[in-house]
Amino acid sequence: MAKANLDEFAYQAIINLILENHYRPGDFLLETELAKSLGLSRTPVRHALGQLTAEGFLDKKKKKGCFIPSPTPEDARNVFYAREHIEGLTASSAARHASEDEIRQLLRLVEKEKAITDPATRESKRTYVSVNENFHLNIARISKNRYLEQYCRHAFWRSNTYIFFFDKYYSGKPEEGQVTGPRQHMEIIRAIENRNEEKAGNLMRQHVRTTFEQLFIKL
Amino acid sequence: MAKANLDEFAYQAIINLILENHYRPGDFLLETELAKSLGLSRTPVRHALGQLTAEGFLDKKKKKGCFIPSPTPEDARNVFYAREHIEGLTASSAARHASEDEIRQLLRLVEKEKAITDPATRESKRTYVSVNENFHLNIARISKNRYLEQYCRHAFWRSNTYIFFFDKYYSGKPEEGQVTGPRQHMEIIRAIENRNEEKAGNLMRQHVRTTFEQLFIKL
DNA sequence: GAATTAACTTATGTGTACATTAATCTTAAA
DNA sequence: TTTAAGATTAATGTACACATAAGTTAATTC
Repeated sequence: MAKANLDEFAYQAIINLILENHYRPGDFLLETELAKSLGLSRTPVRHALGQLTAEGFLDKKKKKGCFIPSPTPEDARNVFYAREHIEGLTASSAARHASEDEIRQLLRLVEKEKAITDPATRESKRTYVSVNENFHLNIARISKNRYLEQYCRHAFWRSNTYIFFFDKYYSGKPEEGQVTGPRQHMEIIRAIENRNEEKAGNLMRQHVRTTFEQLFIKL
Repeated sequence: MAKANLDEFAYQAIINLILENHYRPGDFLLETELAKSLGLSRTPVRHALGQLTAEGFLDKKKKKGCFIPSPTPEDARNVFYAREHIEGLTASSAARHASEDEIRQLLRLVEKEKAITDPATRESKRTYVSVNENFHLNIARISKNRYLEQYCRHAFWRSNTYIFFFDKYYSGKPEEGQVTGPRQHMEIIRAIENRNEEKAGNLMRQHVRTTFEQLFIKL
């Protein structure tokens, strides 16, 4: 990872640590420790932690530090509820604003997804996660509404911490999402292509709800 | 203003400066300058600016600083579109979760609003703005969904910069909002009281749209 | 031995000096 | 006069030292 801006570097590094499940809920992220392990001073680390807290990825106790918020079923329902409806809006807006080229980009993503043959390997998991992120955040971008995009990005990442937390990543079992995902993704793109705002919104809402339900069969 | 946490102090102070129209679009908020005028070092100011930028209230140019984003009609449409739909969701959720006590609180707010006799005075403007903020953010809180609340708070404040920007604050003319506001507010509370989620959502969406339209008759 | 208080430890909070770089101004050549 | 290279400036970027307070351990009292 490049170190052009130490602030950004620290931000990305910390986000990665979080998403890689390096911390447990309630763990404090110590400025000093992170600074040492990332090879920088406390200043940029502190800045990055501030950002992450402002964005709601971390909680904070005054004079004590930033810590990983504890996941609860209720909180999960709240994120996914918010995400479901906001992504519904981004999909509708995307149907209104998408250019030919942007639609082609989306299609290319789903092609990549379909190309996965053995869904159980670590590599294909990684591809799936990356494609999925790009799919959702691209649609948010295509909505051409920076506010919806911002909220969507936030809800997406936040909900992803749950996905990683409960994921059978290490169990080797393929996720349902990897089977239903590409089909639903494709349907959404078709609706966007047809400029069917309502359908795009509905399909997206349903898609997010599916993700949530597959995840929380376990609860 | 108390100075328990210099970070928070700086944050609030800067937000106030922005909302009081102290800057023009495109203006840079200089760390050094703010630090001097607020009587603190650059550190907390820098932190606060970072937060505000992370939250999307300010834009940033690397190695150049944070600046007030330029308001455009399109951007205004985007904020209000986002706000309309997100507040629709908070209102629905509020109808599902509001306690008796929380509803009483909302009613008290509208009472204050109705008690304004001469809407043209500066004092009553201030009251109106404060009550309005409390009304919307309280409903967001009552939704009991921290994500919706966060996004709602953001969209609300961001849209408020437009309200302040285009406001006839200094023209002395009373706003339409001060006439239609209390009535619409009351209708929303009634829907919440009756646990009518759909109606609460619809009324809120309509209310926000009204605000937008009254504001942008001028465009 | 339990409970309260005092000292200590460790992490964040804050200020400040210095480094770096984007933008501007100056100067010299065409 | 125009243009381009170089110097200047004024801001952010970064590191670090010291202040402060939360949490913990040790000591003292009953």
